[in-house]
Amino acid sequence: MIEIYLLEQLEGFDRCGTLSAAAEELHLSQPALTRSMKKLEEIIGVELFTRQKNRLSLNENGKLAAEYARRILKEDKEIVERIRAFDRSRRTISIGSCAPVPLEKIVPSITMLYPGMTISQFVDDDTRILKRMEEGELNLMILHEEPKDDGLVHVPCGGEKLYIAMPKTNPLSRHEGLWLKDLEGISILLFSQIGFWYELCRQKIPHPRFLMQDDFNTFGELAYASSLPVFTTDHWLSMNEERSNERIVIPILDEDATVSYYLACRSEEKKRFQPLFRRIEEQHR
Amino acid sequence: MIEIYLLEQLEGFDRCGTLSAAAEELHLSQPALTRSMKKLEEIIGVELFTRQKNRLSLNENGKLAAEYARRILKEDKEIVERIRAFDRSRRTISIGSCAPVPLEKIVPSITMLYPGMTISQFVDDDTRILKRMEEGELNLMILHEEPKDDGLVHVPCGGEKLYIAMPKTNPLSRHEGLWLKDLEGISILLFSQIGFWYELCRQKIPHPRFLMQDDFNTFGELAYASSLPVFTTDHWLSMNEERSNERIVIPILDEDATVSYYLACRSEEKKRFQPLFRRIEEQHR
DNA sequence: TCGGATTACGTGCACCGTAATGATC
DNA sequence: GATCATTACGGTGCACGTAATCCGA
Repeated sequence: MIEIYLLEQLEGFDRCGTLSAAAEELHLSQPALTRSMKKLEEIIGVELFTRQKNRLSLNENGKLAAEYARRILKEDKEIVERIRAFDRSRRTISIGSCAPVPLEKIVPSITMLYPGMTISQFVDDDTRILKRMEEGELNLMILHEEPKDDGLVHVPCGGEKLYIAMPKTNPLSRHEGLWLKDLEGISILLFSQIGFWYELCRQKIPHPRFLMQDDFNTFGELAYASSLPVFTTDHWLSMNEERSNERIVIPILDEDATVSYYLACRSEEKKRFQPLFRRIEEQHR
Repeated sequence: MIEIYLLEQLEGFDRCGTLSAAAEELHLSQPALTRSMKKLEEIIGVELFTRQKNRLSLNENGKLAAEYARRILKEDKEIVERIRAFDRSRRTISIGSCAPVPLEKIVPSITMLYPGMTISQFVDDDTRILKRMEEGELNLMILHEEPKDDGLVHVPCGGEKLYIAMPKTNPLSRHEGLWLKDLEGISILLFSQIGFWYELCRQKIPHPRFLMQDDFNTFGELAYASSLPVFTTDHWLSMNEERSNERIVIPILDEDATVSYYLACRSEEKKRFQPLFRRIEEQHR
C-alpha cells in the first residue's frame, strides 16, 4: 500500500517541478524527497521519473501517478470533512417553519425532549421549506397546509388567525370585520419576519403600501408610538392585551387569514420524533 | 491527513467486529489497534465508536468512516495496478490483422524499428479489430479495406491473391480460373487461422464443406498427404513451390479474392509510427 | 476463567535532517 | 559559484510489541 504522505510528496513535486522547490513547499529536506520518490518507484515497481544528472522529471507513468495521487488526496481530505459534517447533522435538529409563531410553541418541546441537540430554526415560505426537506437538509418543518407527500408524516399543531389593529381615528375601525381587499391603499406597518403572512397580504390587498421593519423591538416601539394600522394575530393579542387600548382590533374575514399549522417529518424519522409528535398532539387536544 | 494504514485498520476492525479478531487478521497486537482507533478519532475530531467496558463498536460516524475507508483503500490499490498496466501498455505494441500474411511481413519491421518493445499480435475480423482500435487497445492494425475514419492514418502494405490447389484427378482442375461459386459442394481443406478469407469463402461458396484444421503443421501434412483441394495464396505459393506438383494451382476469379492490405494507426500515434510507415512504403514501391 | 479492551513501558525502525559529493548551467 | 539531485550518516518520533490491568460473560 502507498501511504498518503508519499502521494502528498509526489503531488508536491509535480506541482513545483523540482525537488528543491517541492522540499521548501512541503517543509521537508531535499534528501527526504529524493528518498520518497525512490520509494514510490519501488512500491509501484515502475519507473516514474526521467533522471538527468541534474534534473528530475516525471515521465508518462509519473504524470499518471500524480493525477491519481491528487484524486486520492482529495478524497482523503474529504473523508474528514464529510464525517464532521455528518456528525454535526446528527447533533442538530433542523426545523423550518412558514411562520414564526408555531416555532415558538414547538421549539421548547424539542429542547426538552432532545437534550443536548443543537436546534437550527428558520422561517421561509412553504415551497422552499418543502424543497429543503426533500433534499434531506431538514428534520422537521411547519407548514400551513396539510402535506400530501407519502414520504412524510405530520400532525396538526394549532393555528393562527389574522387581525388588524386599527387606530380609532381611522374610519375603517368602525367595522366589525374587514376583508384584505378593504385595506387598499392604506399604509400598514409590517414586521418583515412573518413568513407566509407577508405573501398573503401582498396578494390580497390591492396596491399594498407596507412599511417593513426588520427589527422586532423597533417594530414594537413603532407600533406603540405611531398611529399606523398594524397586522397582528390571536397569538400576539393573547400576549400583549394591555397595548391594544389605543387601537381597535378587527378580525380579517378572508378564509385564508385563518390557518392551521402542521408539523411534519420524513417517514424515516417517524420513530425518532414520535415523542415530540405525541406531545404536540396532547397540547392541542 | 489520515494515513492509509489507519484506514486499513479501521476497515479491518469493521470487517472483524472486535479489536482482537482484527488484530489477528492484520498481524498486529490489540494495543496497536486500540491506539490507532483513538488516533483516528483524534484526527477527525469526532467520536467513531461506542465504548462499553468490554466491547468496542462503530457508531454511525464510524460506519460512515469505514465506508469511505474502503473506497480510498480500493483506489490506493488501484493506483498501483493502473500504473503498472499503463507502463506495460507503453512497452508493448499491439497489432491486429485481418489475415496472417501481412503480419508476417510487418512484424519483423516493428521488431527492428522499436527494439525492446513487446509486440502483441493477433488475427481477427475487420470489425472487431476496428472496435478494439477505437477503444484504444490497439496501436496498429492491418485491414483489407482502406480505413475511412478521420482519426486514423494509413498506408498500403501489399496485397494477396487467392488460389485453389486442386488435385489433378478433380475435373475442375482443368479450368484456367475458377469462381468461388464453382466450388459448390466439394470438400476443401482449410487452415482455420486465415482471418477474413474464411468469411469470404463461406459466403461465396454455396453449401460449403470445409474441413477445418487448427494446427498449421498438421494442416501442412494433411495438404501434402491427402488429395483434397486446398486454398492457398500467392504468398504461400512463392514459399512452397516444390509441393504443388501433385496439384494444379488455379486462380480464383472473384473480384474480392484479390485484396490490398492497409496498415493503420490512430492519428495521435502518427509521429511515433512514422518510421514504420515510411519503411513499409519503401518496401511496396 | 476466559475473552476483550485499555494502559504502561520499552524498543526498533522508518523517516527525517545535516553534511558532503556529484553534476550541470 | 549557484542550483539541483543524490549519497552518507546520525538522530528521533512514532508505531509497534510485551506485559500488566480491568471488566464482563
